Amino acid sequence: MTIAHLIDDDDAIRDALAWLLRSRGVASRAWSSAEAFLADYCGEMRGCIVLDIRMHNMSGPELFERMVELGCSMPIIFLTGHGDVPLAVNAIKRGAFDFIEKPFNDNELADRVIDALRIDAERSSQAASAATIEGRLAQLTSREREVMDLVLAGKFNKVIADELDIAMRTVEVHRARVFEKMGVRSAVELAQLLVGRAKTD
Amino acid sequence: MTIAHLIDDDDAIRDALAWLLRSRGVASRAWSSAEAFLADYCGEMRGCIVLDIRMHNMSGPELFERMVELGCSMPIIFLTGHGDVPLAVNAIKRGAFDFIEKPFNDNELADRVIDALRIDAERSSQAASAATIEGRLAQLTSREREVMDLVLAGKFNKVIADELDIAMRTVEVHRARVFEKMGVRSAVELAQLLVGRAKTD
DNA sequence: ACCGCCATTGTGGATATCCGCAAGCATGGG
DNA sequence: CCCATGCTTGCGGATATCCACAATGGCGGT
Repeated sequence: MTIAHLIDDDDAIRDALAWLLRSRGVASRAWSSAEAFLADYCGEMRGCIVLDIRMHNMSGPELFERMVELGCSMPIIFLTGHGDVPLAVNAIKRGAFDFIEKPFNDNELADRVIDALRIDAERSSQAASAATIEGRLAQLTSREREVMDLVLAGKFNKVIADELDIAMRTVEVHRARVFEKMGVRSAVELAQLLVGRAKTD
Repeated sequence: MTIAHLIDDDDAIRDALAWLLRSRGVASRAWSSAEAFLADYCGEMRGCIVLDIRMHNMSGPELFERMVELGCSMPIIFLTGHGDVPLAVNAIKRGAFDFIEKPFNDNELADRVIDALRIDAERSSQAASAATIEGRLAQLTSREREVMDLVLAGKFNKVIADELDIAMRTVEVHRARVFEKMGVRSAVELAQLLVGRAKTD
C-alpha cells in the first residue's frame, strides 16, 4: 500500500492535506506527533512522509534524524512556516526529498507528494532486487565467499588455489557452487550482478 | 592549482573573504560579476566557487545554471543575505555544495570552503581515472566494441561468433585487442573496470 | 602504386575452465 | 552412533580460452 504519511500537530493542516491528496487520488494516514508516528512505524512501510518542522516535543528534523537511523528510505517532504535556510539546506543535504514553505500552493504540494510516491515505488523495486541478491549471498558458505572474492578479482583458479593453499579442484567446486547459488553461469555475469558491492558484505 | 573562486559584486565582501581564506592557507581569486567570471572560465579550472546570490545583471543561480550547462564540476557555495528557502532548496537539489546565510561565521565558512576544496580534489582524481577509461574506450574500433559488449554480457566466443556471423578466431583476436587496449587481463577485470557504464558509450 | 589500419580466417598447441564420478575427513545435531 | 553439511582432493574428459605464426582483402591517405 503506497500512501502518504502525514505528521503534523495541527489538526486543520492534517485534514486539509488529507482532503487535498484524496482529491488527487492519493491515500493518506495522519499522525498528530512524531512520537505517535514512530510508535506505528515499521520498516515495511511504503509511500512518503509529509512532515511539519515545528511540533511539540520531537521536531521534524529530530524525527528525520531518527528515521535515518532506522534505515527508513521513504522520501520525506518537510513543511515549514518560518523559512529557516540552514535547516532546509541541512535537510536536503541529508537526503530529504523536499522542503516546502507554508503557506504552500496546493497543487504544487500534491505534485511533489505524487513525485515522492513515484520515487519510492522505484526505490522499492530496486531494493527488492537488491534484497534477492543479498539473500543469495547469505546462502554462501564463508569459504565460498572467499573464493568468490578472488574470482571477482579476476584471478585464475590456479592462483586462487595457491593463495588459499588448497587444491585447484577444490576451488573449482566452490566456484561452481557460487555460480549455482548466485544464479549465474559465468564469472562475468557474477561481476555484473555485484557491481558496486563491497567484498564479503 | 586548487583555489577558491570568489564571485561577488561587493568589494568589501570579496576582500574580507580573500583575507579570511588567506589566513587559513587557502589561495583565492576574485571576480566582481558573474559575467567577468564566465569570461575567464575554462573547463580545466579546479577548486571551488563562492558565489553571492544577488548580483547586478546575472544572479548567482543564473550563473549556477550556466555552469551546470558547461559541465563545471567545482563545488559551489552560495552566499545569501535574505534567506530564500526555495532558492536554497533548489540549489542544493541541483548539486550546489552549500548555501550559507550572511552574515556568516568566518570560521564556519572557511571550514566549508576547505571541505569543498577537498571534495573537488577527490572528484578530480576520480574524473581523471574516468577520463583514462574513456580514452581507452575511444581507442577501440567499432567491431571491437561490439565484441566487448557481448563479452560483457557473459557470452562465449562461440556464441559471439555466431551472433556476429564471423569465425570464432576473429572473435578471439578482437577480444584480445580489447583486453590489450583496455589494459586488463581477463573479462572479469574488464567488467570491474566498466561497472555502471552504458553499452558502447 | 605503396603503406598502414582494420577485419577476417586458419592451424596447432599450451592453458584454463567445467563437470561427473568417487571419496576421505571434521563438526555438530538427533 | 548415524547423518547432514561443509571442505577437501583426485581422475579424466569435454569445452573454452590464449596465443604465436601466417595470410587475404578492403579502404583511405601519400
